Amino acid sequence: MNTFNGKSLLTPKELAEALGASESSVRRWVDRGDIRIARTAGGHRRIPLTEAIRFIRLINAPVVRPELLGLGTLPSNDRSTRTLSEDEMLFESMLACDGDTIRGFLVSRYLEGQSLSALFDGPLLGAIRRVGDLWQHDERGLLIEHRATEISIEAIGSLRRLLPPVDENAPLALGGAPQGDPYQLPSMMAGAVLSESGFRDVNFGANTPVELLGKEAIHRGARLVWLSISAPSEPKPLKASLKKLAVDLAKEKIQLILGGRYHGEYAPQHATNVTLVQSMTELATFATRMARGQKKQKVKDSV
Amino acid sequence: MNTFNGKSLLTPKELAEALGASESSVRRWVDRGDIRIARTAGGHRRIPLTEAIRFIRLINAPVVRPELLGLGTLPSNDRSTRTLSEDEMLFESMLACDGDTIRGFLVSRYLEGQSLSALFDGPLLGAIRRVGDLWQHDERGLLIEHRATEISIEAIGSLRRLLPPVDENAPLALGGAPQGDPYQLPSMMAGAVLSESGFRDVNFGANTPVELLGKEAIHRGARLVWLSISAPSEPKPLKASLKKLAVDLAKEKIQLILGGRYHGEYAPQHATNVTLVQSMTELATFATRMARGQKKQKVKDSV
DNA sequence: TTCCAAATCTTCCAAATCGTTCATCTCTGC
DNA sequence: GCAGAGATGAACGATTTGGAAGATTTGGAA
Repeated sequence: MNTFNGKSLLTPKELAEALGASESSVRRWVDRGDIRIARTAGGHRRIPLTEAIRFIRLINAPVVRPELLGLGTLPSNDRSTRTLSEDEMLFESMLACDGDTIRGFLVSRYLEGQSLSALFDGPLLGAIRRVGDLWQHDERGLLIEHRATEISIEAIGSLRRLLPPVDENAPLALGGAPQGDPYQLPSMMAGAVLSESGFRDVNFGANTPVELLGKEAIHRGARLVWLSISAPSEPKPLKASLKKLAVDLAKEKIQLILGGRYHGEYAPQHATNVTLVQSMTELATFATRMARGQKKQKVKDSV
Repeated sequence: MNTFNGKSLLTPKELAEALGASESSVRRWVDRGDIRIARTAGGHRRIPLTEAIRFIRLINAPVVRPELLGLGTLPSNDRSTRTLSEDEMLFESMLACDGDTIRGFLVSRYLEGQSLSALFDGPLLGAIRRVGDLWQHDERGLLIEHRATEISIEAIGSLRRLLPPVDENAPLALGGAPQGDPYQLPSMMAGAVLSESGFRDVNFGANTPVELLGKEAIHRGARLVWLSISAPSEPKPLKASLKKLAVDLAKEKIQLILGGRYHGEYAPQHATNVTLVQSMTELATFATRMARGQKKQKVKDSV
C-alpha cells in the first residue's frame, strides 16, 4: 500500500468524516448525483478519491480532516498492512516536518479508540527514535530531531484537549525529568498518560531538581511521583537523591515511578514504593489500577 | 452532531448561542459578508472556527458561551468588574499552577482583539519574569518557574489554534534559540507571533546549532530567520557564528532577526540584513511589514 | 471453505436550517 | 417628541441534515 497516496477509493463514512458531515448526507449527495461513485458487487458505495476532490472543489467544502483523504493516514479498514507502515508513515512525516499529518494521524487513532499510551509507545516513540538515530549519519538529523520534538509537543497538546476532564478529587501526580536531563518529551507523555489514567497531573518538565520535586509532592499531597530518566548523569548524586526521594515519599505513602532509557541504572533497591516501568503502557496499567484503588479509598473515606 | 471538542465547523445556531445572538442575526451577518462561510451541498451554512474568531475580534463581540466554540471556560468577561490588575492575576495563577485560568485569560483577551505580541509582551512575559525572580528567595520558585513554562507552552498552543490559517504561499520563517540556550518559551512565542504576522513558521526550539539553522533556511528558501538569545554564552564562538550566519543569509537575501535578553551582546555589527528587536511587538511590526512586502513581490512576480 | 464482527445498506423521522417576511427595537437628526 | 434608517429577533412553510432501526454486505479468521 502506498502510504502517501493513500487509497483511491473512499467509503461514505471516510468522506463524511473528512468533511465533518454525516454519513447520511454523503449518501444523499451521492444518490442525488452530486458525487459520481462506483459500487461494489454487493451495492456498497465506493467514492473515487479524484471524484471526492472534484466534489470538494466544486462546492468549495472545507476539509476538516485531510488526513482521512489519504494524504497521511492509512485507510482504517486496511488492518493487515496498517501496523507495518504506521511507523514508516509517521517517520516520513517527521522527516518532512509535517506536523499536521502527525497530529491528524494521532487524533484519528485516538478517536478510533486507541489509548494514548499505545499511541506513544507505538507510532510516536517509534518515529522519534528513528529520527534520533538519524544524526549519526546526517547533520540535518539534529535539526529534524528538534523539529520532531516541537511537533510532538504540539500533538500531545492536541490529544490532551480530547481527553475527558479529570475529576477534581482525582489523586494528584507530580513529575518531570531529573536535573541534567534535557528531554522534555517523555515526561510530557507521562503526564498525558497519567491524566488518561485518572490522575490530575502536574509536569515540571526537563531538568527538574529531584529534591524539590519530592518536597512539592509531599507539600501538595500527591499520591504519585514520576521521573523520566532519558539521559545519562553523574551516577552517584542522582542515585543518592533518588534513594532519598524514595524514602521521603515512602513516609507519606507516595508511589514513585521511574521510567526512561536510563531509569534502571539509578533506581534505588529494596524500596517498596518504587516501581520501574519500561513503557507508557506499563505506566498506564499501573496508574489505572492505582487510581481505581484511590477512588475506592476515597469512597471508603467518605462513608 | 460532531461531539468531540476540537470542532472546527460551526452551524449558525451554535455561533448564535455562543454570542448570545439570534440565528437570524448570524444569518444576516453571513449574508452581508461579514463572516465568510462554506456551504454544505444542500446549502446550509457552515462557519469555520477561525472565521468565527476573526469576526468576534472584528466587532469586539462578547462571547457568552465560549464552551460552544470549544474554548473551554473563560474568566467572566464582565469587563467592568476587573479589579486585580492583569499582571497580578496572571502571576497569582502561575503561583497556583493554574493553567486553565491562564489559558482562559489569554484566549479571552485575544478574542477581545489583543494581538498575540501584546499579550506576550504584557501579561504573559510579565508574569513569567516575576515568577523567574522568585527563586532568588524561595527554592519552590524554581519549580514554579518550570511549571509556568509548561503552562505557557500549552497556552500558546491553544492560542495558535485560533489564528486564521496561513496562506501556503506565505513567506517562510525559521528560528530557535542558539546552542547552549535552554529556554524554549521565547522562541515558541516568536513562532506564534510570526504566524500571526503572515509567515509560515518553523520553530526548532532551544539549543539549536546556529550553523545548521542557516543551512536549513537557505535549503528551504526561507525569507526570515529568528534567533532568541535568552542565556549568556561563550561570547567568542556565538558572536562568530552569528556573524557567519548573517553573511550567509545575506547572500540569499534572508533577513536575520535577533531578540532576547542577551541579543545585543552577540549581534554582528554593520550587517544590513540583521535586525534587533526588544520585544514581541517589535518583532510583529517588522514581520508584518516584511510579509506585506513579500506579498506585493509575489503579486509582481506573477504578473 | 464457513463463520463472525464490523461496516454499510435502505428507509424513515425528528430536529435543524433555509429563505423570506414582518413586527420590534435603537439610534440619529430635526 | 417624532420620523426615518438600520439592526434585531420571531415566525412561516419548504428543504436539508443527522441519526436510528433492521436487513445485507464485507473482510478477515478459524
